[in-house]
Amino acid sequence: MQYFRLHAPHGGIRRGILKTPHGNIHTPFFMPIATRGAVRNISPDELRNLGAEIILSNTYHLIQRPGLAVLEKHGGLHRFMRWDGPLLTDSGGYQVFSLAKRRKITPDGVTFQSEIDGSSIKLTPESVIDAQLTIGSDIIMVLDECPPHPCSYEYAEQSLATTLRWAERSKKHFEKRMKQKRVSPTRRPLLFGIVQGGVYKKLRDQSVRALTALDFDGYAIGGLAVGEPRSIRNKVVSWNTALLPSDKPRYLMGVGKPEDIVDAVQRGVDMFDCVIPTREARHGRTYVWTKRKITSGNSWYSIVNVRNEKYKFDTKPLDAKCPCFTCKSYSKSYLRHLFSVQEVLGLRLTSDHNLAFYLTMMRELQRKKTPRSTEAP
RNA sequence: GUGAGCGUAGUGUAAUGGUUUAGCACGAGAGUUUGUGGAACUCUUAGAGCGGGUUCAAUCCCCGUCGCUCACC
Repeated sequence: MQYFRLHAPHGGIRRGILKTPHGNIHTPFFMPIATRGAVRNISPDELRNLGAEIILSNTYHLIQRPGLAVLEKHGGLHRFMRWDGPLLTDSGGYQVFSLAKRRKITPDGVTFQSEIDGSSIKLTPESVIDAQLTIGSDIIMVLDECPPHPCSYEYAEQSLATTLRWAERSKKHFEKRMKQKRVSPTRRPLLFGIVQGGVYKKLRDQSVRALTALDFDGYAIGGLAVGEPRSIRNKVVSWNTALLPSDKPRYLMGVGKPEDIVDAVQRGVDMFDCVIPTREARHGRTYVWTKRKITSGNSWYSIVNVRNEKYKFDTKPLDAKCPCFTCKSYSKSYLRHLFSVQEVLGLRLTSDHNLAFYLTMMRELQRKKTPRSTEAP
């Protein structure tokens, strides 16, 4: 079964279709984040209207609440949250990095102390595969360790060794489960490996080679967007995409700002997720087009902070040309008011707009010629 | 009307006859946010009701005035 069909790419952009049990997705694409089974402030209906083709959720969070038993009772997260499109779940590997204060990494897996009730939770490569199968994920991520930046060569090397052992166990366990459950090719979720190796070319290359030997359905580029400079990130992405098989999707985890995504798309990345559009929306920061087309760097858009006093009497929408619900109906003055009185409608309206911006950007990238990058590959 | 008390940033408060640049909290204004952070943090802003007196020196002590609160009538 071929899951990914790559059209003739033009420029550096890989236009293609990724097939999943819950539908097809056009690349390059962006996944709104629904960590705990909901995109914050946005309903699945609204997501569909915005044109989102896939969303991302998180195994680590779902295991704790509502718990796998509840999800099993509902027949999976799709039916629980009423989203019937493709769904990718992160394994919890990133929480090893982001919640580093309360974790313990052993060769077998990772033990966390729950921030909810203090109980300890153990994740192993096998357990997170099983959890994601219970969740009903369309794209399953392996457990990985995401080292911080900066990190020494020695640490990155050791961390990578752990991640690669886990990847092998993940693949083996996944195949075993598919065989046991006799999953048909059209119902079979995709399994993605995650490239690590810090900012060291030797380790990154080694990581790609080891993962491709295991033959995953797609490959994520992990360990980036953790505070490294943009130039280093672009360099690492280029190393990885140069070596990854072209007939499999590539996913740059956690990236990023609009210009970061453009940079990565030009370097042959197909998939993205990031908290920026929804998180910043909750703090009043909205993204608006200033040019008709995507050009270099960040010169083609600007950020409008609706909390700013200068919008107090501004009766115009965020972006008169934006097709989103918010821009069709509401002024910046009203949005500012909603934020100043802390009405939750404000969070919803700016989240809706920012997702519209990101999804429009991806559609532009899908059909436009390669925008000029500000930086050489 | 009589008596008592109180007047310090937008709001609520603290200390003090002089090394105190009148402190704190909230608010307001601006910023940071990359496999979630409705959070957190950084920076900025803004104050002695008014008039007079005592004193080397008054936000502080005294008098008047204005305003507010409470009690009594």
